[in-house]
Amino acid sequence: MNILSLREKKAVKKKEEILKSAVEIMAGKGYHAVTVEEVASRLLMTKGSVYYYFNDKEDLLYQSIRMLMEQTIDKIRSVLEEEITIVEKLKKAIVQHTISIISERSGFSISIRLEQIFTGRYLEELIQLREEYSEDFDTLLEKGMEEGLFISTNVKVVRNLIFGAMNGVVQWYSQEGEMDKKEFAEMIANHLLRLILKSK
Amino acid sequence: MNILSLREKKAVKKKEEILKSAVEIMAGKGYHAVTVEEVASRLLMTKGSVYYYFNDKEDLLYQSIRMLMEQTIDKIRSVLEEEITIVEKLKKAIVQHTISIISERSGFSISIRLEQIFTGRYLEELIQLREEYSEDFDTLLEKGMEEGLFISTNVKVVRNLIFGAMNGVVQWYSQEGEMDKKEFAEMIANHLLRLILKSK
Amino acid sequence: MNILSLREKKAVKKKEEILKSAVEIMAGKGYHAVTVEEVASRLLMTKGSVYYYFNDKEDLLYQSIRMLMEQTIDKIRSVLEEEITIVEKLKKAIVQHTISIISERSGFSISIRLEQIFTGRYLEELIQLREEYSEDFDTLLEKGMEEGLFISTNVKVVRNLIFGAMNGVVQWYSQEGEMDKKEFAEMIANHLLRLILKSK
Amino acid sequence: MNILSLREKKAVKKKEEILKSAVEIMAGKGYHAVTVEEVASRLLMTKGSVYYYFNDKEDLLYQSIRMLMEQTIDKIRSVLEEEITIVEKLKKAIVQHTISIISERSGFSISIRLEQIFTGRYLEELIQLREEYSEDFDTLLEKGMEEGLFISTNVKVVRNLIFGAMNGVVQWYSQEGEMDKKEFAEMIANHLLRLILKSK
DNA sequence: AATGAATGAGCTTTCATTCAT
DNA sequence: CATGAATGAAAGCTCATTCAT
Repeated sequence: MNILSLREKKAVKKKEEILKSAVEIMAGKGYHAVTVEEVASRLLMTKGSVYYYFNDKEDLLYQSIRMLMEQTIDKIRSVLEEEITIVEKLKKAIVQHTISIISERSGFSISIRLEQIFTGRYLEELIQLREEYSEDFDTLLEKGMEEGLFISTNVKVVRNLIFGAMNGVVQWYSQEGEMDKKEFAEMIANHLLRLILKSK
Repeated sequence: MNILSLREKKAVKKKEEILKSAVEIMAGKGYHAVTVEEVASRLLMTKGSVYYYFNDKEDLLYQSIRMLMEQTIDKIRSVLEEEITIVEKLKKAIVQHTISIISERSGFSISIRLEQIFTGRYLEELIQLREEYSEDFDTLLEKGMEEGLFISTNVKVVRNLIFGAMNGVVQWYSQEGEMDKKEFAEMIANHLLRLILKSK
Repeated sequence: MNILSLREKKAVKKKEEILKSAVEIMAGKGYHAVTVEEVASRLLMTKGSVYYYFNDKEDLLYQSIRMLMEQTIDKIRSVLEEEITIVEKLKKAIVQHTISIISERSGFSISIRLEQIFTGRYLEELIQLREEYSEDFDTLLEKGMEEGLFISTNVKVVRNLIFGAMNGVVQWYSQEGEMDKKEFAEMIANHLLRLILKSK
Repeated sequence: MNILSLREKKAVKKKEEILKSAVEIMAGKGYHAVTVEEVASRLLMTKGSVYYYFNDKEDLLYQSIRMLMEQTIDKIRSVLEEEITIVEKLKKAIVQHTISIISERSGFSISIRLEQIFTGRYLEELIQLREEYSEDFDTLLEKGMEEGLFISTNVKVVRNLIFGAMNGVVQWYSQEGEMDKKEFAEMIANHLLRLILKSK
């Protein structure tokens, strides 16, 4: 498996570079500021080359977002598999997500208004991915409720509130004097756990 | 003061209509989908006319956002002046903000990445306004802490988490089966209060 | 009826100028050589202006072809209404069509592979128009057969052969030493009538 | 002569495949729809390879058209060499040409506006070829006139009318319910002979 | 021989902005 | 005041062509 010729490896690498270039611009100036021209010129390429690797701009943005989402999902999944308590899992998940948001700014990919950017199959697949991610969280919340650790309530509402609060972080983190990311994320997690933890 | 000739009154009214038209489009299709052409055509005007009332597109958007922000600020301020407990004030503020978001969708104006859209003086003034709004909330939170009703913590962090959670609502409210707005907003408020209320 | 303001008249005129510009290029270099840029620059306009009058390039070409087709149809219809014999009508129709082809080169609009250029509604309407034109000819041929003037045969086949021969003229007329157009067209008609006239 | 090494033979074969691929696309979607990319991909090649065999796109198209023209000329020449009457030769030539058009669609190569596509030497040579083909027809017509079988008239005019009618067939044949090609072509020939045959 | 990769010119289209009337 | 008209800058995309390997 994964037998790629040198050429293919190079091509994969190039694609990734392009995706990263696009992500950087998105993170800095927003999706609508992304032009194929700029994505290319950051890599000292020309527009034409980008079109060699991607069908069109929507495809490029789609794959960018997809990459970010998958990275975040992977991290959260590995947290879920650790042998720790539900509460710790939830906390770690929030910390992880928050770190993703403030470091790679991938958080926006979860909170984005996908419908305003994508169409057709692209849209469907990203929505699907977002839902998978949500379900991972929901499962965790449900378990906590069953075990009597969390308050009994509407899972989706709580999950969405937590998501909203986390994703919002991207907008104000930098103002907070660049506190250590890990530390910052843990503080956030501690706060957000109050939304769901049963108070003694 | 406030003595406007008939002509001036008409002009003011026209401006407001244009602003509303712009806001509608923003709410529906998002920020970047706003074109001067569409703003005008919704009012059976032509593009040229819009430029009679506004210097340029940035000006138009600036004033739109400003109007939304001011409306929301006004509502929150009148809540703050009511003769009710701090906790009730906070709850009412959250309810009010949430309703604004899901009905007029003005919430986006608070959560928007202003820096990605505005420049120069426009940007400064909107940031200023956003801060005023934040301070109103902060004052409330501080009072609650002083009175021992709220947990003692970093006010800005909690305020930003609450803002994030509230603003995120715009993205998932409609899926919730169109529950009554007031009722929905109160549910949200009850959840979010847990972030700050001391548990007995 | 037909009450147009001065402005509207000007606009109509402008549209016509643009259509003519497009037709000229088509006639000279073929459809695919038509660029919006060139259509505009021939009128000392900019591309942008053309898009003020037409939705897109397909719309521009559609209206160009349509205009040509309608002009040709009109001429043939007035021939059909004249009080002359069937044979004379057919001859005049052929003459007229031939003259159209070699002078305004509108002939190509009939013979063009519409499917290779147009799509959707545009395509449908032009095909419809082409069929109307064909029917006018067919009716004439049928009458002639009924009256025993023409040989009895498949109308569509004969009509299509005549069309093909006439439309082909555009490709070789200029080589013929610029004979007088009318005279030339009559010669063509005399030849083509042999296809259908009963020989004594 | 004609001593080609295995390598050379392979190269010739490859070239022919590429030419056929180009012709197929032309026949199906028209001239301007031919892209080097598609020509190559139909043969599971890459664009680069095509450029190994042809100088540039014009060269590729030139050789494609040339091949079609030569094939058609060959067929007509063998008809001319048969030991049959002039009238039968003309009829057979028309049948043959018509069949070529509707089966291989090579007809377009004769009727195409070469000047809109080719330049320089390419253009000259194709025009030359087209003229050779025309002369074969013209010789036949002249002989028929000399023998008193055909009406006395301008040979070129008649030849061009016949060409136009035949070439036009490509546009409407398919609508005719897919009549047998041979039968169809003979019907066409019988009609077109009326253009030139002396009526008794 | 063949190909993957890159390029650049050219085209269509959108849209904020201006301005004479 | 309002509008029709025009403009030009930017963006997306296609494709013939080149070239190192």
